[in-house]
Amino acid sequence: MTTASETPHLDFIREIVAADVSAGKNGGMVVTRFPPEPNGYLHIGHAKSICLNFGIAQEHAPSSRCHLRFDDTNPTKEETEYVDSIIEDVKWLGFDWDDHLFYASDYFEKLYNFAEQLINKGLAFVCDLNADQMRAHRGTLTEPGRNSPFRERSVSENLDLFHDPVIYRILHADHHRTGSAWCIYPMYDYAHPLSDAIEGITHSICTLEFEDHRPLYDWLVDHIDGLPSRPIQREFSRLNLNWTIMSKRKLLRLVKENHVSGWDDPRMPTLSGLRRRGYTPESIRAFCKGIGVTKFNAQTDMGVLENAVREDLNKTVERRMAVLRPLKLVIENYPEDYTEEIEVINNPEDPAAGTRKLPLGREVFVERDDFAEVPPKDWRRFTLGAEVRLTNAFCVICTDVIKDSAGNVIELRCTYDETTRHGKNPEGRAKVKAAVHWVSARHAVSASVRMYDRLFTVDNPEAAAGDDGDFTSFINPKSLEVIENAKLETSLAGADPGQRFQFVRIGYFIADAKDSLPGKPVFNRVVTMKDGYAKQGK
RNA sequence: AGCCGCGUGGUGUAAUGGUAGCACAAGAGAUUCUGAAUCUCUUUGUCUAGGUUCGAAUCCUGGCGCGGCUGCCA
Repeated sequence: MTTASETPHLDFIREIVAADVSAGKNGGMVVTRFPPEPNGYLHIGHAKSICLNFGIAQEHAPSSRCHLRFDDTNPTKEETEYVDSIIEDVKWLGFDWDDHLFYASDYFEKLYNFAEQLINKGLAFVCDLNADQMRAHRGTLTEPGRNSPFRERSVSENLDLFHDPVIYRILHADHHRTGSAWCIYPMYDYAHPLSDAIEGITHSICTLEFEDHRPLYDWLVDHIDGLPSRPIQREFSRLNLNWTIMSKRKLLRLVKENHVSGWDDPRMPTLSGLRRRGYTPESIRAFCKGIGVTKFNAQTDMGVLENAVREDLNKTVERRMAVLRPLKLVIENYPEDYTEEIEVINNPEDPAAGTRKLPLGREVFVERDDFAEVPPKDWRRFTLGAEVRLTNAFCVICTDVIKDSAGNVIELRCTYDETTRHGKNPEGRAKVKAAVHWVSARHAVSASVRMYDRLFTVDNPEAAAGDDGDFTSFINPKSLEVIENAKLETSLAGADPGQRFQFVRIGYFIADAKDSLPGKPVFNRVVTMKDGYAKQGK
């Protein structure tokens, strides 16, 4: 049942598409395209565009489709490695182009013929001006610009607007697909609208910076004969996420200068980085849906992305216990050399996830941060004489604190209350305020855990660097902290690469797909838990 | 001081001439074997000055602010 309040809101692009469909334009068909240039890896900003273009096509199925087209008109920048990564990333995000995979370079011959058509019509000409001369003729902010002396005639009403935009340039460079077949290559402004038209695109959706190019887009699709469709271009604002950067050129620099381990470094905003970090395609799609589509130059908070993955993982992922910074806790009234197995729920949000057995012995590890010798106000965790519940087990009272000669706390002693097993709290007994996670010392497996944090120390690195500053000076030196000897519950040793968990009370983690070995997983922190306590402290 | 586009709580995003709503963030409480999740409540907004109108976030004009454009990049 759909009520009025559940009617999904249409963004302005979808409104235009819907209006065109109901007006019967293009025979009711909707054909969009996602047109990356294969000169870098896809990032979260591209995800916005992918979700928009493929999403619109899905919403108008079956009389619709979305093409994946590589905009490979500049052989000096483009590589097959990027093509492969882009294909992988779009698939991973959950979209399918069926057999509509295209390359602008497939159209070089057609585009060349179109250019001849323009020349024959007197709408285009070959210009011998060099770059500087051409710049001079183009005009300035205050002057209108002059015709090239090589343009022997004036034809179109649009020429005043465009000052003879370049549509081809000479480039003696090998192309990743066409090799040395061409020494002239079409410019984006020429190739894009015509590629759209060749493919029968109906709605060519791009970002705001192309808005100024729209008259040229229209001019071209109106002046070439024999085009199968008359696409329209509409523009929306690209994604800006704070605490990171979205410029492909700058991301490339991070990789080339080894500020990160590669395009798929889990701190990168690339789709391959987010994937390795542990983000799910579902969470990224939900994020893209949530941020909307407008022409407003927005700055989206990283917290919105983080919230999206928490929301997804909270519902879908099994819980495990892991102690990152271990402190030994000895349960003095617990029998020595005894192990019991506790049956625990895998995911309280999903009964279908079932249960597992958790071993428990006399000595356990607890989180160092969960003990305070001098507790702050409202402290609910370990401190001398206070009672705390060991999650899934029983309540204990800390009876003794053991220190080394330097005064560091090296061990805690406690006694447990048998009547509080399995979450029981006998009648009349004061309720324990907190439950903390733990791992049985004898059964714990050691692992290294990578704690990722924001890549930059400022919320807008590019703005902070300014025009002549260097954004790399704002790289967060603490964006990666590796914990080598975290203590994990036994079952985690068998985690599959790519498997995600919630480490209770700590955050969401994924067994790294590259560095995990059989029986020896390495974990990446996807995102922390929300921490209401830490917030209080601020 | 050209052209194009955009201005709604802290951040985003709705309201398409008729009750300014939603999400995230923030705050208070309830609940809790995760200081999570969940639930309830709360704070905060139409850039500005005029105009049109019974009525303006919405339409018009000026101002201010922000972004884009001045590659033989895309």
